[in-house]
Amino acid sequence: MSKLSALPSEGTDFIRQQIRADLASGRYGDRVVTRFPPEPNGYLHVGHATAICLNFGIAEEFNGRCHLRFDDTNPDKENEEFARSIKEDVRWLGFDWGEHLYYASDYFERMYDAAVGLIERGLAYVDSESLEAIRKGRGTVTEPGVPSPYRGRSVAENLDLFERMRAGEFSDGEHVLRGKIDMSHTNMLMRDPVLYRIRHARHYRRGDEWCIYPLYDYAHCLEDAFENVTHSICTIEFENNRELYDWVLENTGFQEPRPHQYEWAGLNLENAVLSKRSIAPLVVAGVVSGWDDPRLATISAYRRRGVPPEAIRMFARLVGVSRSGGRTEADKFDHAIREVLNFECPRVMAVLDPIRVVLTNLPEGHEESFEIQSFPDDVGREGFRTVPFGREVWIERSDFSEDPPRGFRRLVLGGEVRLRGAYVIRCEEVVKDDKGVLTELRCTVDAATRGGGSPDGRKVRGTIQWVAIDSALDAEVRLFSELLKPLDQDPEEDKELIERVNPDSLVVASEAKLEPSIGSDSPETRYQFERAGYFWRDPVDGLGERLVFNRIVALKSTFSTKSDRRRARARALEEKTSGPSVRPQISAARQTAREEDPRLEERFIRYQSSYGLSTESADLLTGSIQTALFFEAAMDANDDATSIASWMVTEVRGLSEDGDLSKVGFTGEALGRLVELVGDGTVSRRAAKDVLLRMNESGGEPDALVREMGLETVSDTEALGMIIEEVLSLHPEEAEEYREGKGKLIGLFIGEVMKATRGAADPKVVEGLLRERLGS
RNA sequence: UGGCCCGUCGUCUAAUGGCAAGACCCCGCUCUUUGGAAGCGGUAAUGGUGGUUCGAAUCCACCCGGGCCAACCA
Repeated sequence: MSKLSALPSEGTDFIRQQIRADLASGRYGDRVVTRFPPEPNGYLHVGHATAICLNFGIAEEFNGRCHLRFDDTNPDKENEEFARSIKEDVRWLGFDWGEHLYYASDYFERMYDAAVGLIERGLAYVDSESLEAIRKGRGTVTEPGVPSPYRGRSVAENLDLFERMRAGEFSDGEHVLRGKIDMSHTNMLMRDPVLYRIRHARHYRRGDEWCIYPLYDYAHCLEDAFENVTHSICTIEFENNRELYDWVLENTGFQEPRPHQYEWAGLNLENAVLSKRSIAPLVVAGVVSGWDDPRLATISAYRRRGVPPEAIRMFARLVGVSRSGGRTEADKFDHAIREVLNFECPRVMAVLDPIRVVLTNLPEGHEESFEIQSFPDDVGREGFRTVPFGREVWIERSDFSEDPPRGFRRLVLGGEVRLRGAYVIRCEEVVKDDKGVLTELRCTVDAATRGGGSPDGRKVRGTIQWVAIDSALDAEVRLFSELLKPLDQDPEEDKELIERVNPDSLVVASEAKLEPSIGSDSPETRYQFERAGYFWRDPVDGLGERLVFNRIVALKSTFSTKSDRRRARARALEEKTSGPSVRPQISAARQTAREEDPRLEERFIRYQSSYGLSTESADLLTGSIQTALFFEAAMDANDDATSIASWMVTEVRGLSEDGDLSKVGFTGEALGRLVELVGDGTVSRRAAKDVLLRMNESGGEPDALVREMGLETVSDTEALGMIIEEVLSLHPEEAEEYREGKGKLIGLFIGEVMKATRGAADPKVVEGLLRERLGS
């Protein structure tokens, strides 16, 4: 299990970094509260599983808690059975919500009250337009919406209507409650979102108590707030919803510290069929046996197939967390399963597609048995089982070849192979029926090799599994592989899922033979069938008298699948996109701003002609009047226009979120002075950036700050020389590599010296001294 | 087409202005009574162009590519 320690150290992803920062700043005290909020309208799948691992995993790591909350706000789709199976799945994955099981439907009263509050503050209104009219009024992504004619209703009227909506006076669709925000907002979700709709439907938990139901954007954030959630983690497609999330909380009285939403990309697993929409038709068509068909990517399918929950947790860790979406290869999941199972599973022998072997030099009725290790030495676990042997054994049909391909290491006519743990045998004769089909192999055992050894030291090229015929158990073994064939290259051909079904995704070996030792094991034992893969008994069809085994995952092979593995390389190699090289251009938005404001246009021209700024810099500084005025204020303190412009462009503009520099923590004059200090060598540019950040956070004058922070440039060769010696003595190997030509390492040394002086050293002087010292 | 987000080996992630790292996949070798496991080695990346800087994957700009948003779903 050395691989586990090689996993990326936990806690480096951006969400955990955020939590760490919040813990450090004391934003929520020491509280960390996450939640997993499924809607009980379907079964959980791998994507959910990774989300569960994230949320519950964070709670464990940070000593916080994770709530399981059913987001059951839509009576049309939800039911108790889904809620039950979700709880089962979360528990099976190994997580525990303790007492923190919640239902959104328990909050309906509080949500209603909060909506009344919104109406009272003029932030919500009852709209009586038709669904169609509301849709139309919302506009499009490029055109603003138009206000509803009911937008101006009085608070009293809204209150009355909303109350009557709840009382059931209206039928479905007659009215809705809408937030009053901004019908021309660039974020479509902010164009007066619908908060409540009328739905006369029976809710699986609340019955007929309610006939109005809140919508996601209104309900979800309140659920988080009611439960004092700190970090509300969802997937990237909810990113646009964050603005509304914040709006609702801020306007329903939830002040900081309140919940905040963070989005991650979620899992996209190659070839996984998981959405309810995709699975349903497959079930109807009989392509899969149900929601738990082992070829599916639902949690219940994995459970049935035999995938251990630890493997799913390990997979989640392997995949990691980021904001950039992608598609994870199925190989990675298989790897995680094997990693867990290799350690867990006792080895056993099974023959899936048997062919009879008669050992002609053993007497009729020969009986013998072997004690065989259940684990290979490298797994390091104890265990033996007794395996009977006899004159006739089954071996795998594919372990014999009359026409062996190159590199074939199994049995051939006239060749030897080792029966695992038993004897080395030699194939003397091949028996076929009248159709030419192989029916039997006649072989001889080498009595000197009992136990499988070769006392004479000869190399036996292969070892194969076997099962003695007299004591073999009959079984059905189900072999699963990708449910879907790879997507066609031609994107025009948008095939139905059902047309992509791989006819070989389920192969049934109905004549399989197993060694008898498994008869005494618990039916939930997972095994490695040697050389074949990992298996366990199918919990639905295989727990009775009849033995039915599922292959959980095949063993990795570096031989038989050689040609299959080409698919890895054959995968669509999308061309890396690289646009034509283009000179930086003037942005349309700033261009427009200048066209509308002559003060900006005038400056755009003047900055170039009088100050000699590049067109790009002049453009960036004249997008808004605040920016231009800030720049000019800096120029009052220091007339080095080019330097100030570059500081403005690369450092200062980013300091304010919305580009309004009046919100920055220092004045233009202060910037000008700081740039002057850099210009005259008082402070290095590197150190000046720290000063700038400090000024932004807590104000102050540049001169004083430079002194206070001890950042006056150090260019004294003697002082720097000592630091350099120290750095070099700490990095002797790197110094050697540098002398041998790895010139890049100069950056490391300079960086270390800069760090040692907190940025005060003059990097040019340092570089000169270093090169001199290292002889280059 | 407007807004927001995202571009690092084939794939998933690190590097938070200072040696582009790990895992999966793939290739080779060692070892092997599993063509498994393990071990050793290898191939392989910062979308492009400019700018700022002693130094840029990282900061700035533009371009290119991808995603999300116009349900009374979540």
